[in-house]
Amino acid sequence: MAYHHGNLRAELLARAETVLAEDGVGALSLRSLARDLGVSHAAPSRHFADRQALLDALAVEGFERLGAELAESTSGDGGFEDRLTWLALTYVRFATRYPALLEVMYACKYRDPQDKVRAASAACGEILLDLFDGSGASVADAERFGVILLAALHGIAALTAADSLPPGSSADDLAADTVGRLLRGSRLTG
Amino acid sequence: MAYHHGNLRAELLARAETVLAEDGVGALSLRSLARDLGVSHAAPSRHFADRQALLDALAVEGFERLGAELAESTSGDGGFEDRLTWLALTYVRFATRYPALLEVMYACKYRDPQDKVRAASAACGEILLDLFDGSGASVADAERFGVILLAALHGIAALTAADSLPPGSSADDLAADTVGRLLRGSRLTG
DNA sequence: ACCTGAACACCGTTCAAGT
DNA sequence: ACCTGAACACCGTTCAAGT
Repeated sequence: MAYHHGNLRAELLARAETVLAEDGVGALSLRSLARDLGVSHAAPSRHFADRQALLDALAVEGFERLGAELAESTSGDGGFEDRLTWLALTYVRFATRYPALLEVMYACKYRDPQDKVRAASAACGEILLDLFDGSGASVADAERFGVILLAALHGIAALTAADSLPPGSSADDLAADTVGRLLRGSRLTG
Repeated sequence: MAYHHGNLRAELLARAETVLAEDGVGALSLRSLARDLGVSHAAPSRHFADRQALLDALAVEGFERLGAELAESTSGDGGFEDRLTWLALTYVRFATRYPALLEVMYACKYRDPQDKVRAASAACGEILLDLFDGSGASVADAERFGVILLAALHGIAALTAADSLPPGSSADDLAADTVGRLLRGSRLTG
């Protein structure tokens, strides 16, 4: 059989994301992806050293997409709190839309700090910090607030993705509410 | 070879927790557990229908242990905020101590609401709600605050377990800080 | 009731060999 | 440079058979 692809890597990633969304991480295997693409089971190894490398690439893609959505959501005009709220909603909706992808993105344990996934994740954090420019808050206050808000949003996102929120609670409401309470409780621009 | 165990189930769980703590979820296999315990590879199936059933049992154990620690941490005297803070610290420290177990506990996607894992998880939530007795807050306010706080703590715990907090941030400080800000921002006992 | 042993279908990973 | 095919060691799961 002739060579099948010039862009096997991209096709593997695309197919992997579909499988991930439809059947979860557990259903992702290099062999089945190769089968789906009509390629030998060993072909993926040329593009991904191992299964983890594929998951890492998916995580990077995920952070890049999340970052793009966050950047867009905060690009409009509006007050500081409004922009924070938009960012929060965007984050939480991403988790609703791609729960399995979010899981892969944050299953990045014991990775060295130089990692690509970590860098992609940090870029998302930067977008939040940028919102504080001209807010009147000191850099230290902004960074502290940023970590706390990010952790809180991640909690809502993770519980949403795991379908572990009490019935009747909307992730959107929770996110906006959390932003409001943290803001009021932080005396940021005092 | 004679029968090896009368309590194979308990030994499997114990060994599984060790493996989980040392090498992560990925290293957990029914076959290797059986090997470690000197039992045939099919023996575990008598006690756990499949691999997921073992993970579920670990998750239930985890929630029970967490619940016991939370209950103990809030049993002392002290003001409302102090007790909330102790609960928060206990939660977050659990995540530091058993990161892989926490991951298993919250990897409970797409489970029916009757599930044992969900029940064990809900019991932990109850402990938080009990703290509001006599706090002056309405039940609705308490439940809302409880969900928000739990999500925020879970976020800190998850990022801690994934080692994804910015360097220099202590999970303890973050948890206590979050409790304070949420409390101040919530006008609970107004 | 509880465990064994063989069997089946699936993995990840490696590597010589093809084009 | 990129892919194939065979090979190896590992899985989960099932099931007849043993005690």
